[in-house]
This record gives sequence, structure tokens and C-alpha cells, in this order.
Amino acid sequence: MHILLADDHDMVRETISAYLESEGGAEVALAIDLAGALQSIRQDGPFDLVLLDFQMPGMNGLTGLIQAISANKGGRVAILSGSAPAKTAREALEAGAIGFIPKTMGAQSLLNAVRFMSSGEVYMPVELMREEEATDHPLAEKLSPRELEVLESLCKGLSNKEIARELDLQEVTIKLHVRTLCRKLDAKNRTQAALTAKEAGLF
Amino acid sequence: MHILLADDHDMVRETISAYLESEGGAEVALAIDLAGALQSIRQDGPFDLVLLDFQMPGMNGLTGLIQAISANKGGRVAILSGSAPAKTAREALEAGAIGFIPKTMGAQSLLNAVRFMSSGEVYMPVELMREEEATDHPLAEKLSPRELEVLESLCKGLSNKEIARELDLQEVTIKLHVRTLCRKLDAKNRTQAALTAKEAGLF
DNA sequence: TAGCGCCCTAACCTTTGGTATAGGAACGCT
DNA sequence: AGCGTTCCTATACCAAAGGTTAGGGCGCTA
Repeated sequence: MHILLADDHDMVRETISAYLESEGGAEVALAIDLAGALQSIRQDGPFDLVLLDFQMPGMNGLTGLIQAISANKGGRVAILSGSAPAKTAREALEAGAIGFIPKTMGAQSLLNAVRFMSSGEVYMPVELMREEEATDHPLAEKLSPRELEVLESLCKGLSNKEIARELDLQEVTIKLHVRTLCRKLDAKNRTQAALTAKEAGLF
Repeated sequence: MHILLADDHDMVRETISAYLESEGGAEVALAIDLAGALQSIRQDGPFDLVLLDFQMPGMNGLTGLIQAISANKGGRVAILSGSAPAKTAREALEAGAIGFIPKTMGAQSLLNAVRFMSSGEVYMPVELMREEEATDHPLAEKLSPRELEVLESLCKGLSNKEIARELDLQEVTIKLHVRTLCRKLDAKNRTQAALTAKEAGLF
């Protein structure tokens, strides 16, 4: 197996690669950011599998993934993520990733998944696949669709008026939603509501 | 070397332990959370070194560290952290930790640090020691001490009046600081300022 | 059909937030 | 001494946020 592992945490990178090499007999190339990964791909030809850390310089979201896929001709690019929101996992697959690996996974399972993906199979942990559970953030369940839209704008720091324009509603209506949002999120004001939503990783 | 490694990420735990065992000849016990770690310490006697992930169920801040230190009689407890704010590192040392290891550290350096700490020496990466650089978040540099205090309260979602009470100042003064904060953080309002500060990992 | 939950709007009011302008006190610096 | 910076205070005005009550429309369901 010819594998490229890109992660900006030296420790993660080196220990995982050591494990894949000793236990899995893989040949592992390393990169510390997206730029390094892309260069390595172009230089040392297409890999059987490219593992990209999701939070890494240059990645910003899925654009880095897409670049890597186009660089590594045969595809075979997987995302490695520490805190895995199920939604991004599915988005990654839709964007063409061959797999999604949360770091909460065991080392042995990782090895299996890597073998799996190296041979061209798509890998995705079942916990992240359940359609329903996916969008269902524990917090989001209580909110109506409208409220979610408003909350998202709230998290951009927009004013009621701006939100009203964005959603094509009256300002008063926004106020209403903001009030109920504050109640549901147990916040005293819009700022706390936005902070809470952010911390819950909703957006 | 008799070592206990506690981390809730299976992958991190298993790969690091595999590395420490094969390359460092260490004997590594594992735990997936603080409770497990404490139990393991009490059962299998004091370890030469206990490595605790800073973000792990049961840790909440430094209280988990302190528990572990008192459980592992000889001390010898070190913190392992993914995103390492220099401030917490120093706080951990003050609380009695024998070392602080950011996951951005290389695997070989990790091994050295572990050997070092196992023999009772305090280990701390130099980058995190420089007194000045410590509080110096790239963003925080531009802000006066007062502004930082206000910003911190802002990040709790407090109103101007509440902040004024907390800092024993007049409300108008807070407004002033909020305004300059918004200017310096390039935010349109308090909410955006708070969000920006949070994202920069300031608090 | 009646009831319920969600969504939208209205008018009205109070509190809070944001801006401007101006001045005083404390500190370090040259 | 004079200068600049930071910090604090003050007055005043307008905009925005927060809250209340009241009402209409829509779709679902008992």
C-alpha cells in the first residue's frame, strides 16, 4: 500500500504512520499541510490512498479535498477528522471522498478502513450514516426550520434588519424568532444565543 | 517505563501507545476517560508517568489533573493537548503537572519528553515558556488590558450594564470599550466581536 | 370541525446598544 | 515640562434589540 498522510499535528502524523507501517506493512508518505500534500501527490505519482486531516492549513472546508482529489488522479482521497460532525462527513462523500475517518476510531479499525479504501472501496462508519440522526444535532431538534435559518444568520452577527432582508421577512418577525430562540437555547440575548450555537458546533 | 495513557480518541490512544511500546520499550496502560484513568492508577499502583488528554470526559479543566496527581502518589502527571493555549500550559504546571505536551510535537520528541518526565524531570516546550509571548495572541496584541477584560465578558454574552458591574465601571465606559473593540476586531456589533474572539480561540 | 403548532404581521413600549463630542486623571517617555 | 497613550467619565441623541398583546393564515390531526 502506497499511502499519503497529511496532518499538521506532528505527533498524530508520526504515530499513525508508524502504526500503519509496522502493523499494516504500508508505505507511508507524509505532509504537514495541504500544499505539501498536493506537491507530494504530483511528485510521487498517484497514491493508493490519501488521508487528509480536515482541520489543516490550506484545507478550508471541502475545497482542499476537491483539489486533492483532482490531483490524485484515481480519486482515493479520505478525510481524517478529530471532531466529526456527521453532516460534513456526508458532504465529503458527496464531494468525491472515498471515505471519512473520525479520530475516535480505534487503531485496528483504522488499519482495516485504510486497507478497504486502498483497494477502492468506499468507507464510512455506520454511526455517521443514519440519515435521520445526521441533521439531528441534539440542539437543533427543538428548533423549527425557520428558527434554524434565523439562528444561522445570528451566528454571522447580522442585525435583525439584515436578517429580515436576507430571509425576505419583516423585522418584527425576526425579533419574534430571536426571542423564542433565546428561550430555547437558554440564552439571555442574541449574543449568548449565537455563542451557544457556535459552541454546539451547529454552524 | 510504566506509563498510563488516557485519551478518549481511540486512534490517538492506540497509535501513540503502539509507538511508545515499540520504539520506546515502554509498558503502556490505557484509559478512555478520567474515571478510567483514576481507577487504573489506584489498581495498578503509581505509574512512572501518567499522560492525560486535556479535552477528555471528566477532565473539566485542571480539576481532573489535580485528582490524577493526588491519586498517583509520586506526582508525575503530564497533560496532552491538541490545541495548546500557552496559558493553560503554565496553569497546568502551577497545578503540579510534571509536563505539558502539545500534539503538534513530533513523535520522536514525544518519546524523549516521556523518558524525561518518567525520570522525574519537568518537561515544557520552550515555545510555551516565553512569559511575554504567552498571553500574546496575535489578536490580543492590539488590545489594551481593559479591552481584553471587556471582551471576555462580551464573550459570555453579558450586557453593558452587567459588564459595568463586573468591572466596577460606568456603563458608558463599557460602551466606549465595546465600540473600540468592534473597530479593532473589524466587527459590526458586539455579537460579531464576541464570535470573532471565540473563533480566534481567545477565551 | 375544532384544536394545535408554526409562521407571519401589526402597533406599541422599554431597555439596551452604538455613535459623537468633550474633558479630566494617571502613566511613561523624550 | 510637554507629549502621547490609556483609561475613565459625562451628556445627549438615535438606532437597534427586547418584550407584550393581538390577530390572521396554513397545514396537520384527533
